[in-house]
Amino acid sequence: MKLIPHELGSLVEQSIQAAQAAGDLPAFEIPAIVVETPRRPEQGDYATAVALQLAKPARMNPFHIATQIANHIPQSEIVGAVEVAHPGYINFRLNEDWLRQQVEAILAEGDNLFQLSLGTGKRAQVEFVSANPSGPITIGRSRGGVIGDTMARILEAAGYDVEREYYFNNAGRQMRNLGNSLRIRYLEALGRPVEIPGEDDDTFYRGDYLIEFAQDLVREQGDALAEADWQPFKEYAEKRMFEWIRSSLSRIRIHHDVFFNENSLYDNGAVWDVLKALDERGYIYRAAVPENASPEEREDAGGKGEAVWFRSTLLGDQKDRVLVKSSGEPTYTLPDIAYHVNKLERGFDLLVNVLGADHGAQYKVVQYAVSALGYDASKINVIINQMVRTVRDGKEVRMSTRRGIYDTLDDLIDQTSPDVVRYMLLNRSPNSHLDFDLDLAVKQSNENPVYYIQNAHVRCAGILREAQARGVSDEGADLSLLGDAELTFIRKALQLGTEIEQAAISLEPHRIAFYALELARVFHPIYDNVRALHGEVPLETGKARLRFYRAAKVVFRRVLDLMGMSAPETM
RNA sequence: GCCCCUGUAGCUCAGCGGAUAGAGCGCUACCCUCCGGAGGUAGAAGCACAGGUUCGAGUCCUGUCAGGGGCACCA
Repeated sequence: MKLIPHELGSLVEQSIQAAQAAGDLPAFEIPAIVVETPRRPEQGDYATAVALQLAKPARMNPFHIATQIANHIPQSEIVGAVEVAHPGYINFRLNEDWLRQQVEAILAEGDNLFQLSLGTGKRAQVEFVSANPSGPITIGRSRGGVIGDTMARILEAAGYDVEREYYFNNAGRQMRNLGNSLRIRYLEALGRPVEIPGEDDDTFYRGDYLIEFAQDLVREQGDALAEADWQPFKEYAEKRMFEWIRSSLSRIRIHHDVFFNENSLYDNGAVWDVLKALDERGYIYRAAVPENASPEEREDAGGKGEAVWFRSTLLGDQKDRVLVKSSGEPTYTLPDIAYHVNKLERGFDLLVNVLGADHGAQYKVVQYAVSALGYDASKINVIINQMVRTVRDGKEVRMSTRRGIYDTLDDLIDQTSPDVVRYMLLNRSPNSHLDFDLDLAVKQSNENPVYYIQNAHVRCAGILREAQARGVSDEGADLSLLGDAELTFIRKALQLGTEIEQAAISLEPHRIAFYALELARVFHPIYDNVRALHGEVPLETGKARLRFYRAAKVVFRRVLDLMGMSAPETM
């Protein structure tokens, strides 16, 4: 379907050219024409302030420019009226007959409503969640999960071929700690003398789930592992943890296409290739302290061996970064660089990386490195989402996987529903801090917008069911019988395409959540007043209204699907 | 100390350099009991502060104040 702002923008552009050709407007370069929806109804359905922008280059009064543009607007089936308002706005009113016909257009598109061509033929990758399998998935991580998956859905709607990726690390110290922790729990479960580390030991994972894993392990293997080191325990814990994470994510309809193991970057030597490439370009040096270290840092460095440094300050970083520790072990940064090189080499047209605020600094180092290697760092787009604070009884609940205090996604879903979780975590700009009030989320009251939106779909489904039961068909309905109230909804529904486009371009999935609520706000009063099967409503009018509700149902279903939410037939 | 994010209605938050700043919840008053499990109408109430850029600033820039996060040879 057409995106109205584009159609109108194109008409304005043609109009300016025509006016220039006719000598009614002087020569100037035509800027990008922004057409938006004004707040107030008397300002039209769509408007542009382009004449105000042109006042300076055209050296003319903006009202006069607007008048000339309005005079030269070509004929179009979508335009009902063009008006000029002071100081120089051009306001458009849509053709109401055309609007009514859009009910059929919406029905024809169905589940693919506003499938755009923005990304047609292009491949996009969205990387999100990417939690290491050291603990259950928390609410904080889930935010990135919901943002990432919704972003992926929006990009798909925009026409991209989208791949969802999960990057993880199952090596390193934390996983060794996890294995060791399970080993201790295993020995405990066997009744062997073992000391449970105290609260101050942060190498020990305290979560109860390890006790459960240990019991399962005893059931499966008996005491066969009593003399084993941490390794088999790590492998077992990892396997169980991944199953858990994936099943939790699956409950809120999040699925990844690719699970990318950091280890593969060691196996194929990519990590060392990257290091070598950086070295060849003069970005690498060996030292105990960074080259630009202060005298204090030099003194503090006593005893440290030589590490391998990335001269990132050459690219604007605040300090150089260690890529390989003096122990010979790479830091997290080096494989992360190799990973992004790998992504870029895979030929995606668009890369989106959903990160928590605590990783916000990290991606900059990666960008410095990939641009040092000659790649286009701007291809890596990052959505940084701020922290989620979970609040219960008015107090913050601290989350720490290692200390065993956490709010898991599972807990939250159990207390609410997948749809509530998805909406609550989406309905906020990512760079806004989110207080997740567990008490409120648990409440199933009308404080919760999720039900309000879904109920719009339910109402449409309900009336169509009722119509079927009564044997009333809306086939071939005369849409000219639709009134102003229905037109209001159709206008709003037709904005969905622009919302998808904007959300895809600016990488702002939360826009859909806000739009959904606005759409429901427009819908409910109409449903209240516009009866389809009421005794006083003439049959033909009723049929047209049923047709309208059938289209409304399609719109709500599409919007809910974009957010990964269910579109229930009944409440 | 430095870097990033945020300060908009009582609360939780939208707001793309453009017209009289919007929702939800809560509050106040009223309507509906139906095609409906969570319905509707109306009302009070706000851009942290100070400069600047612009024809035009909640939006861009600088500073101040306040909150959160980050500044590891952790991931």
